[in-house]
Amino acid sequence: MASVSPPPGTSDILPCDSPAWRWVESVAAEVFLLYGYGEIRTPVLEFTELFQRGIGGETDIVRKEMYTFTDKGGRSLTLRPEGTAGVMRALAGEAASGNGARVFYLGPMFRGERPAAGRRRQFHQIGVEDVGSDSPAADAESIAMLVRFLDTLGIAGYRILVNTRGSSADAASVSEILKERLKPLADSLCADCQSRLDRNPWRVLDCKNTLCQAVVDALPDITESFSEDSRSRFDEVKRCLDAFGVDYEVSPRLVRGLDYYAHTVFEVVHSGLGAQDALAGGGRYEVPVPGVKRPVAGVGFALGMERLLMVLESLSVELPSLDPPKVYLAALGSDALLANLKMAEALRAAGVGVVASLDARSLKSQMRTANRIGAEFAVIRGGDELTRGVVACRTMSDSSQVELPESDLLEFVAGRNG
RNA sequence: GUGGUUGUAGCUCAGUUGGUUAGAGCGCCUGGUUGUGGCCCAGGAGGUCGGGGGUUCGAAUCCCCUCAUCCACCCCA
Repeated sequence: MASVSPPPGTSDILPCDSPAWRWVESVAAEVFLLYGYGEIRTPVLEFTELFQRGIGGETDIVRKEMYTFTDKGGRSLTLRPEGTAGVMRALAGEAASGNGARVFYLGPMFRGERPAAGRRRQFHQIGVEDVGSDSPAADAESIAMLVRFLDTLGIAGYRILVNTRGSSADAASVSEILKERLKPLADSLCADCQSRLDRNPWRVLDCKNTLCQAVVDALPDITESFSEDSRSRFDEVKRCLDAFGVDYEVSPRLVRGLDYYAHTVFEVVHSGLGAQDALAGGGRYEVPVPGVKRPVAGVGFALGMERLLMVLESLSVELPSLDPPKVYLAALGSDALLANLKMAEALRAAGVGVVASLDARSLKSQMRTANRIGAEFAVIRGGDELTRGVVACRTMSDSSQVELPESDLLEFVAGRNG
């Protein structure tokens, strides 16, 4: 049993599941194209330094969740734990050129966490990045696009949480202010938060511990400490969201766990998910890329495929399934089987899906197979048909059966509802 | 990393206070039709009871270890 299981936190996507994946991915590509986004594919493997610098050395992801190894050239490589850093590396040139870029990506990400509902070690994200525009409207448009995507999929019941972290310049000073305000109250904070206090005081804000929340709630509004520019920028983002018709909630507690965020941060949560209720998350960022002078700035979000599919399932949204082959070819005797192989190729060349029996078992078992795989037609050929150059074509749904020349079969099966 | 849950046939699961040869449903195969699916009937194949160790006359059942699973903490998608 254990030998047939993949490593912990990974799983197989089987043929019965992949049509739903393809559907979600194709809807994503269609919706994002409406906003001028093209697909980018970056390596799953990057230099470790990219993530250490990009995501931030004090984040949980970098501190304890990365799959890192040394390759034969002595380089430290890491399986990407998120998509933005790699995309920023790839787009650093575009950003520097001043032209900007709008891209989306999809693929596996890796984090060494303990698996739970909606959390895997290999999971899949769909993400988008708008690099090169620093307009507040870009932040809002990103959220609007996410909303359109979710709505197109038929997802209902989600909430959009929005907040600001202030400019990156604000971050340091506000961080100090938070420290000052929290230090005297450290005794009332949970153990995790006490250690976070020095390392990353922001994270205290979104601690789920009720004691910590009480402490945080009693604190003065932190946005008051932001610069005037940062505050008016956030006001502008909200005005744009209104213009886009996006229904959002401002959530002062939302800070997110990656260091590269500045200004707008947002999250989409859904109750159909369990303890991990974040369906998507993102915001405006400034990502330091090794070898590049200035951080690459942009706005974007990432969304969890597995969680998306969980929500779709919880909402009973109808998902596509694998299309069965149209025709099943049954053979009696080795000569008929050979003739079927040739006929199968002719039908496929004409675009008709065919499964041909590859060994001449009893007709009964071949018919059972035709039924099980959901073929629309079962075509039967035995020695008798073979000598007369005909086949018996059975329409499975109504059990009607006709005998017709082999040359007429394509027209017969293709003629019915194309 | 911490805590709990579960692990028996391909799948979903029964299995009594430890007691002969470990069961069911679904699926699969064969037959009931000289060459005809679904429904029905009969038969059949398929199991190191996750793995290792221990207790015992005897372990799927009790104990320890280990691996895996799911869930929660944590973190985030």
